[in-house]
Amino acid sequence: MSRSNPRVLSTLERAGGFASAQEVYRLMQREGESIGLTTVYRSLQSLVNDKIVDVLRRDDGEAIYRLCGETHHHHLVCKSCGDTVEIEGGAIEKWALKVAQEYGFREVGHTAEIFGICQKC
Amino acid sequence: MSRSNPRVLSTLERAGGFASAQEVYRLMQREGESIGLTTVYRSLQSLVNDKIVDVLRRDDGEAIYRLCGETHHHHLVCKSCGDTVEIEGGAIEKWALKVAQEYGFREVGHTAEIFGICQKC
DNA sequence: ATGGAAATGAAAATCATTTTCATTTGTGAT
DNA sequence: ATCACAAATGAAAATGATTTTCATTTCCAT
Repeated sequence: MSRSNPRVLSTLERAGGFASAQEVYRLMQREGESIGLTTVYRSLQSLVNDKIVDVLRRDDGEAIYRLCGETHHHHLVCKSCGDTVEIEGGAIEKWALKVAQEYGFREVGHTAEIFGICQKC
Repeated sequence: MSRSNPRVLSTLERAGGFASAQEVYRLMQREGESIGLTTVYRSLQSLVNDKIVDVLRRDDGEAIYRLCGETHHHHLVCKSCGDTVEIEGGAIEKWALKVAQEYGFREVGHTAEIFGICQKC
């Protein structure tokens, strides 16, 4: 497979830690970096696999990436401006585990997002 | 503009109230209905506008539609065989509302899925 | 230096979705 | 019934993100 190109990660950081693959690519071009779109996609995927980066979806379906910390957290996302708040998910962790065990599931994971419209919008 | 083709809505209902535009289209074809993909898309959009139908996104970015007003539930999905169990989500509903209110968000919604490997696999 | 593995990127392929536009259908007035 | 016109339809083309292919380049270990 392929490892992540470090310039992709650093660009994503500089972008405020929140950008689509296309945006990262355009950003790098504008800054004179020579890189192919394919490599940007591959690097982001690899970062996601390594859990260094998180993926979300915009309303139009475009994937957006951002750095994630080591702690497993959840997001509260504004549907209108895309603003994101990291939130505590302790309650969810427990709920997910409990439900999964009830049904005899192993290797349990979960996703949870809350979305709405923030005060500013 | 355009009004929704009633056969689209009835197909979405029959699909278990959860399907992508492409799936609705294929379903209708398989059942011998004569309709164009374009019309399926237009009808679903119009149903969304009229708040008769809800849109979500699959992980791959494909939009999925479901009747709204249905009880809001969550899924426990097997990563290996794809088997799905509907689960109670009362705890999550409350959590989502509470957190969103803390940050002053309005028009709050949420998604939550639990996944793992089921007993059979 | 040399061979092979990994990384790269240009171009083509995919796939969902949207747009265009010509045709058909439905409806109301005459 | 006929005419006129608005709404609905769908085939095909356009769009845009993402993935795949594949030939080339870069890296490393020997």
